[in-house]
Amino acid sequence: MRIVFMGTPDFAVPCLEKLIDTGEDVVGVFTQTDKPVGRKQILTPSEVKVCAVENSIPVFQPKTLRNGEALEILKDLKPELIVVTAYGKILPEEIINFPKYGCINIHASLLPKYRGAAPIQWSVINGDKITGVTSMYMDVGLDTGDIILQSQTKIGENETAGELFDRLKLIGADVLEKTVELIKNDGLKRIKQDETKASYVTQLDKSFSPVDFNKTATEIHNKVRGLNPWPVASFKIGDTRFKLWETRITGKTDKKAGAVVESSDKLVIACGDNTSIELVVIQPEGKNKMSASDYLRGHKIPVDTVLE
RNA sequence: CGCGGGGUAGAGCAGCUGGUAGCUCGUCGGGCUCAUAACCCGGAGGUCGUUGGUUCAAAUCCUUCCCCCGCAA
Repeated sequence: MRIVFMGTPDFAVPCLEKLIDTGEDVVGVFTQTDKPVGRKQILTPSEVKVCAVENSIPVFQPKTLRNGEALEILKDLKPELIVVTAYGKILPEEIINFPKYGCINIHASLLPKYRGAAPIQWSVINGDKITGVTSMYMDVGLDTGDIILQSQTKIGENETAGELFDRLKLIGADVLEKTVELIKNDGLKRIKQDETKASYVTQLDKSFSPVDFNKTATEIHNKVRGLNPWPVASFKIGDTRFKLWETRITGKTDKKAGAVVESSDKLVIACGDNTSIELVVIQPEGKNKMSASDYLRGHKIPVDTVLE
């Protein structure tokens, strides 16, 4: 089948590779424009672009899809199907309706739950036990189209958003493969989304980082996992800021929230509701990330010191 | 040239108003103990990121470059 693929980050790459590996005719790839990255602001192509170039697939990086230019490109490529995975742009109706078999999207949540930008992170932050991937037909709304297939997976107790990402992108690729198969064989059912169960999530940014030790250990642990590897939870000891990479829920304490319970070998902090949490991997400002016990080897933190 | 912190034993740090490198942990050996991840004694392990310079003498002052990281984007 002639397919145009639209995607940008790492998450979308397995889907593109799957299409290529299963012998589909990927006639073009749309991806976001190269972005400056890191301290040196080096102009970097998206992961999807890198993959497309390696496979000698034509790459298109229009700034907008709404000035007719993108449609002209598509008229030229004549795709029968457009596959969208984490592209980062909303497709206008004229493009959605262009291919014979329409546009399908791979979304990393069990729709209608978590429509929007950061479903994986939010499923972890909210402490969900189960999440999954959905394939659906696109319509003009934000992740509101008819569902084609879903695949579920359990979220580990200590799993980070990054780890879940890596698993879901492979599941996504499998869901995509099956979905394309169904489309080819004309064997799929469209399932309308239940609007009453719909929820939306926003993109994360660094303003989410600070940890509130008045929350319970579980809430904090979920947040730490959900913000790893980005934007990463944070806290302060005095004037020193730390990133908080990994935690473990420990037990109970009488100390007030934010107080150091133990700092000899492990670093345990009191949280809300008399719970406590162990800070396992931390990163002082200007330093590499390290285990809390390594940090304690060179820095004494008295018990009862209060973190914020 | 966006702002800033840093590169010292396997790890985390101190030393940085110049004079043959120290702490905690780990590691090795020995001891104590019913026993120990506890305690005691002892040992090994570092050309102090790189280049050049100042000096009788530099981890410590100045210089070149490399690398890591935080903020901002």
